[in-house]
Amino acid sequence: MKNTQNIPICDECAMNMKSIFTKLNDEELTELTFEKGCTFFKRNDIIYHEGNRPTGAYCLSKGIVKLYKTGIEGKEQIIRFAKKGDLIGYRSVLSGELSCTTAQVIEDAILCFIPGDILTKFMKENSTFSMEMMQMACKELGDANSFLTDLAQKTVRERLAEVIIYLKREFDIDDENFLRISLTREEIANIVGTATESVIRLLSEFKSDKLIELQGRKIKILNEAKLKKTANVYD
Amino acid sequence: MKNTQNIPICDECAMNMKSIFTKLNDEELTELTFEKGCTFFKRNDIIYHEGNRPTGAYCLSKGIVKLYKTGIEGKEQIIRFAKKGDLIGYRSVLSGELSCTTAQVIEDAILCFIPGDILTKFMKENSTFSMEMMQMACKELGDANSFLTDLAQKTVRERLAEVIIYLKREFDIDDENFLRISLTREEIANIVGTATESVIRLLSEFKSDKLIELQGRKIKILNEAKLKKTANVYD
DNA sequence: CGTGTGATTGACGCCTGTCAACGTCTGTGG
DNA sequence: CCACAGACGTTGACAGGCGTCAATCACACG
Repeated sequence: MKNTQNIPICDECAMNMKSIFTKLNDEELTELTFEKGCTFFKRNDIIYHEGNRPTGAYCLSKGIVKLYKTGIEGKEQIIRFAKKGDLIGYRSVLSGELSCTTAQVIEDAILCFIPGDILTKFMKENSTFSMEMMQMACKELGDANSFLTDLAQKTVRERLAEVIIYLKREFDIDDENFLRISLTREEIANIVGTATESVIRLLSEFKSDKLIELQGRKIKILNEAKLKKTANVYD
Repeated sequence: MKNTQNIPICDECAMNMKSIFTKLNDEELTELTFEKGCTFFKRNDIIYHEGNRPTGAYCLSKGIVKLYKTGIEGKEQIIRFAKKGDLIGYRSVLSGELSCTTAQVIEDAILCFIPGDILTKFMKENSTFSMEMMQMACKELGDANSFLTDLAQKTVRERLAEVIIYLKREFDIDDENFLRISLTREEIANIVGTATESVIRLLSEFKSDKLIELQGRKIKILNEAKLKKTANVYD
């Protein structure tokens, strides 16, 4: 971690319009700025481990983080991603349980650590903030329920197509239609809930079908409509 | 619904020691008692529908309810169950979204309806209550994440064994070791995320292996240790 | 240039979903 | 009281999706 010089004077957690901390008042923001600690993390760095007792949550001011559970024989199942403005690790802090996931950096990130007691304090003293936190948790719960149903009912092919669409929605595409997130085949498999080889085979099928184009880890979406069709999603 | 006479003077929502409403103060309890409405529901009655805008949540004072999402071609995926003391439907009320599940009665139930604005009001005015609600949501989220990982990584056989263990933990067994919940084969399949026929075949395999005993819909656990082993759970 | 990680491809087979037929039980109506 | 319908449970046949194993290739890094 030599890149210490890259750490910004991190007001972003609080100032970033997308973050939950916009619900705090000035006094609380000052306190947050005082209490929080910013750290730079490189790809593959682990932010916290499943099974450990958490001491606080983290707000992502830059980069991408994956949250995963470790299942049978160490195989990881990616639960969700976090990007700029997202809060991670709050679940275990608030429920008083051990961390149920591991958080690992996918794309170099800057994270602000927020001590658990500060978070709890804000929740107790600022009802607008606590309602917002509640909404965040409830939305996440809704997402988990949908994901769960897909895993139980859809084929690997459908889920892979759906994941590609999800990645576009979540991380957007660049001006060449390439997804703005770079994942290994194994990581994709760990979202979809399948074997790496299956992902590889299906991706090249999608390529043959002109749904996508591949350049190493970069995925370009060629035909989103058809992709949605093979994913069985209609919105 | 002729059993109207069975509806109790329902103070249980508030008084039941297991319910979240124990965190309310006397004044709030009085208000809750005034605002809530109790209703009796029979097996198969639908409490609320996925996709509808919810007007409030329900506290279960008796019976069993299943919450499920409807997936491809109408196949239902059971997300979780609710029993005495549990609160359902709060997610969508608080997140401001449409209901993400359908709630249907499995075992004759009495439910207290709590208008959404009362729930919100309590959350805003009583921080102990709101923290408790938050904890509930966070725990549910943790459960969903575990379930999700199992669906992605375990075989149908493992998941079925795990579901039986879960049902024991959640609903307990009677003095003859029979699960205190009665489900159709199809419902079990809709928890496990598989076909009804697969459940039937695997259940009779478990029976041959002396793990369980079957009497119609009743399931008796004979060897929990071995069941846990085939479920791949170690706690 | 060796080493290691990730990507790819092929072979193989089993788990599991689907379809179809049949048995069982319950409630209803003639 | 019997016949019937309908829901649920069971069993068998069958195919194919997908996981596993192994070999090979591509590429980056020290």
